[in-house]
Amino acid sequence: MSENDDFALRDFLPFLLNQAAEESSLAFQQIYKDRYGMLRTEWRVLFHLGIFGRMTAKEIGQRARIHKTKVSRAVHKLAQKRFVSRTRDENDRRSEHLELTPAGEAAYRDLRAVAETYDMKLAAQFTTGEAALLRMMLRRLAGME
Amino acid sequence: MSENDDFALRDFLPFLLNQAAEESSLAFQQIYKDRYGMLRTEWRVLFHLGIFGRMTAKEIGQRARIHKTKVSRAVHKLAQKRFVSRTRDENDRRSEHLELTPAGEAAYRDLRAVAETYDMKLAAQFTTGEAALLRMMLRRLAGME
DNA sequence: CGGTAATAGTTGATTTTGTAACTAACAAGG
DNA sequence: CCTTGTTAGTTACAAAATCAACTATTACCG
Repeated sequence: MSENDDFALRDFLPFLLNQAAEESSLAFQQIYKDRYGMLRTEWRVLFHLGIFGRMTAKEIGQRARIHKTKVSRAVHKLAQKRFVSRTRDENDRRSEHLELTPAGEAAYRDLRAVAETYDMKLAAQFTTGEAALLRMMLRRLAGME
Repeated sequence: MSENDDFALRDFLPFLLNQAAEESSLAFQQIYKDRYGMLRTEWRVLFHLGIFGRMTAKEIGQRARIHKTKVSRAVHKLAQKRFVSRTRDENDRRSEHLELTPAGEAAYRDLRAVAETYDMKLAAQFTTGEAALLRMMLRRLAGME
C-alpha cells in the first residue's frame, strides 16, 4: 500500500484553488440566490453590464470567459426578470445590445455593495500587501493579466 | 447609467478564485478524463484513498468537503472501473471500508506523477516564497487550516 | 426490551451544465 | 448576384450536479 506519500493533496494548487473558490463563494452565492433567484452566470452577466454598461452577449462571454450558451441562458433569465433589456443592432442584426433596466441597476447596486463588503471581509484575513499579492497571483493563474 | 464604478470585478476574490481554479484545473482535468474516464469527484476520491489508504465514504466526504451523494456516485464508478474495493465494516454494517485495488493504485500513481509535475509548473510562475504564501492563503480561505 | 432518533449510504426527481447541431444574418470572392 | 464561409445567438439532447426522500443499521433512552 502506498500510504504516506510525500504528495500532499492539501498543497495541490488546482485542488486548493477549487476549495478556496467554493468556500469563499458560498455566502455570496446564498445572497444573490435568495434575494434575486440568480445563478452564478447570471450575477456575472449582471455585474458586467453594471460595470461596463451596454454590451453584447459575445463581449460578455469574451471578457468573463463564459461559453456563449451559458451567457445566452443567463441573459434569457435576466430578461425574464426584467433586469436587462435587449435591442438589436441595426447595422448587424445578428447581435443585440444588452443593458440594465432600472430594476437591474437596483439589483446590481445592491449586490455590488454586498460584494464589496464581502470582499473586504475576505481580504481582511491578510495584510494589505498579502492581499494585493494574492490578487496578482490569482490573475496570473487565471490568465487575466 | 452607472458606468465606471470603482468596483472592479477583476479584483473580486470569489470571482478571481473561480477563474483561477477553472483555468488551472483545465489541463489536469483533460488528463484524468481522457486516460481514465474520470470526473472531478472521482479523482479526488482516488487521491484520498491513495494518500490516506483505507477509509470510508463518510471520511472522504468530510476531509474533502464533498457531499455524500457525490461521494457515493464517485465510489460507485470507481468500483465499476475496478479501482476500489468495498468491504463492509463488521462492527457497524452500515459503513464500508474503501481501498484501492492494484489497478487503482496504478492509476493513482500515474495521476499523482502528473499532478506533481503540473503543480510545479503552476508554481514556477512565482518565487518559492510567493508560492508558499499563496498556498497558505488559499488554505485559510478554504477553511483548511 | 421497544420505540424514536440518528447515521451510512443509495436512489430518484429536478435543475443545471456541456456538446453539438441549428437558424439567421452578414462577408467575400468569383 | 450566387455560392461558400463566418459569426451571433439559440435550441436540443446528453451528462452531471443538487436536493429530498428512502433503506438499512445502530444508538439512545424511557
